[in-house]
Amino acid sequence: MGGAGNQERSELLKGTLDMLILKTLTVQPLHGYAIAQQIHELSDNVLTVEQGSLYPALQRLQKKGWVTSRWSESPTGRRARYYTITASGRRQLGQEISSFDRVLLAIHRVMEGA
Amino acid sequence: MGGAGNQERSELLKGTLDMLILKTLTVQPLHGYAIAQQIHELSDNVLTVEQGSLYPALQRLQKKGWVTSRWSESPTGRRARYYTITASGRRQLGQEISSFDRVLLAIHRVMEGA
DNA sequence: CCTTATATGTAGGACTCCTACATATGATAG
DNA sequence: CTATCATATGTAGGAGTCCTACATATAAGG
Repeated sequence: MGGAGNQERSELLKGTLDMLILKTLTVQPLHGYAIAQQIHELSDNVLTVEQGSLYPALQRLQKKGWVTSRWSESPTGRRARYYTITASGRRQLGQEISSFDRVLLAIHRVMEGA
Repeated sequence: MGGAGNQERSELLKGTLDMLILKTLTVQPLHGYAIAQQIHELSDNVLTVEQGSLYPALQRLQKKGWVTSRWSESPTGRRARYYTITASGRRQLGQEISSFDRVLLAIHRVMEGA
């Protein structure tokens, strides 16, 4: 990612990275670098996925069968590993969204003093 | 907490525990066990703070000067360590809430495909 | 030719959370 | 009286995720 220094850390909301990645892949297969760009841009530059988080995460997702990958060529003419979400991955995404919403509502209740 | 097994893990939203604890202390000083009960009940039993997360978290908060503590007696007549939020802790809470909201909005944008 | 953007990956460490254990007391059931 | 449960605090050890920093490689542009 270009220079710009200190965006918000997604560290605040750990455990959401897999969900974000899977979501970007529901539209079309993408390579890692493009996934990170998508998340950065869609979030208005608030979320930055570091390489050291991105590639291990993709390996994790593939290991769990939620994505598959193949080497291909990016629009820039460089080799790139394209990831495709699987049916299992879509189910997982659905569950993560439910869980996320549930916990979010719960946190909201605590923060509002119920 | 009584037997009941598998509530939602706050692991999904790591880094929010400090915020939740500080929030419960804005109303009145509480001891650790009561803080966990508050979070559990206010969240409609969705969030469960385990002992192994609770007490280290309280030590962390105290180390950072966001809470102070003193031994006292709980309503049940047992000794308990009561925690009070400091001015610095209230500032910290405000910042964590801002950050949380900002990241949440960003995640929402990504999940909606913007 | 040098720098920048694109592109993938690993190594090592920090941090937070979890499970499991250890300890102690007041209340309640048998 | 004694066993168990709820209350109450704490530690030890480990799993998992994320970060910083490094290593590598190529295409494009100045």
